Amino acid sequence: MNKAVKTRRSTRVFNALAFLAEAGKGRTVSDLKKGDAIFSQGEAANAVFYVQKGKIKLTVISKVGKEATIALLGEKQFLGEECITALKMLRMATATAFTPATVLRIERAEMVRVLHEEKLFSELFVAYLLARNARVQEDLVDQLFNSSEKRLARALLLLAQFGKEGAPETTIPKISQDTLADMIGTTRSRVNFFMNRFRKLGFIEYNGKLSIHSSLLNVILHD
Amino acid sequence: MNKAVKTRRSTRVFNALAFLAEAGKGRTVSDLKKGDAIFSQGEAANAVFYVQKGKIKLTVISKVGKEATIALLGEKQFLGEECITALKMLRMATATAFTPATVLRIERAEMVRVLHEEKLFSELFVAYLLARNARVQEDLVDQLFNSSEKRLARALLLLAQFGKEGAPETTIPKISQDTLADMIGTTRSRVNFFMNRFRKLGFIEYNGKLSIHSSLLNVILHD
DNA sequence: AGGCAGCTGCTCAATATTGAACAGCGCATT
DNA sequence: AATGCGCTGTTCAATATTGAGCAGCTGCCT
Repeated sequence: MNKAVKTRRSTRVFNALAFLAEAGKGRTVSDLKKGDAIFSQGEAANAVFYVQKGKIKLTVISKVGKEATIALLGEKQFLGEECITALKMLRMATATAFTPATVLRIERAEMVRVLHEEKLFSELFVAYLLARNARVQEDLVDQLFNSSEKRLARALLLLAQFGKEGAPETTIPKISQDTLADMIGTTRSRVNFFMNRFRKLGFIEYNGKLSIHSSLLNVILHD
Repeated sequence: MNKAVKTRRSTRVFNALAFLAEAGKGRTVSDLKKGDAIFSQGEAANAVFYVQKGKIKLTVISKVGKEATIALLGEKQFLGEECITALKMLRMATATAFTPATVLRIERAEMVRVLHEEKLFSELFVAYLLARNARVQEDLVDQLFNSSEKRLARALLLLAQFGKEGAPETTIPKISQDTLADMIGTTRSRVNFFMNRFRKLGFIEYNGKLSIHSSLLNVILHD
């Protein structure tokens, strides 16, 4: 586990980024248009997906038919990881393209193999899981603490920075009040009410496109 | 990466369970009594913990001083994993012993090393993260969908089965209405109101100890 | 042009939730 | 015995939230 191996390894460095960028054994790339389904709640789960481009919406339907959006996943995020653990797993959520998108489908077996054999990949994945965990936990805390007004403000701010990397996108794709309501766990009534309030206060603009002022932060920060 | 290595491995199988059961290089065991702090929100994070025995409460304090309990962790669960990713990390929550407990403290460096070098451990950890992710996500969905009445019912049912492994504990440790309120994101007012309702309907019993009837499921299942 | 679908803006009564107050109880301390 | 502490049971007015309905706008399809 030293000289020899080390040398061999230098000739065959596993490239996690390449693995996630191209199709190959057990993995296929597909282009989706807005609204295309990736998988649906209740289906058997036998593949993991990785977002190469675009945004994917994760939703859950309740027993009474209410819909909740539990995450919006962007580039370099995984979805459907739940299938890795056990063999007979069902999707707990529905994934659809929220914008045109490109995703890599990784068959369960291949995912398990790579996770098992490629240290680098497994470390990348652990880091991803930790980050995702933190994010979901923040969402939970947000729900536990904040009023729907603050949750809406937070959701908008997160959307504005969704592309990350430096300067926030002050302008936001397109998102209906219904979807916003699903994301923060309230009704369109409420979303509509606060959107108008935020606009009147100059926190957001809102003709054809939606843009977010940093002053919207006040809603969250104040008391 | 074959014969030789394979042989050596059979003489030195890494035992993840032993690693998590004993103290050793970079890891120490400590006994806690109820209420003892493990770490506090805002502190620098440089160790991961593993629950050997007992229950640990994870709480978050909001800007306005409200407290939310985001998880109750039992045996074989990790806490404080957030510190693995980046070096300068702050605790996002406070961990205290909810019952007398025994925890293993694993220094950040040692955790990273083992994660890096021991395939078995890293796989165990990935499985744990996936499970934990699923659980937090369920909590989030619960918050997004359900009324506080249903959330309380769910929290009680989960507590009753907390010890898992077959038959549910129908009797529950001891938990104040205040804590319950913190767990489901509402006020003691509400918890008290529903606790009495559940009792009157015969879903729970409630003299000195608290016990949960399976009929409490109706609260969740019914529409 | 006409119709349809999806979206926003608005209203309102019915409910759910909060936050605060007060009394009583058990228990440990002094 | 007296005190304080943490908990429960209870009340209540002030707010927040829901759910439903209705009108108007836009773009899309035929």
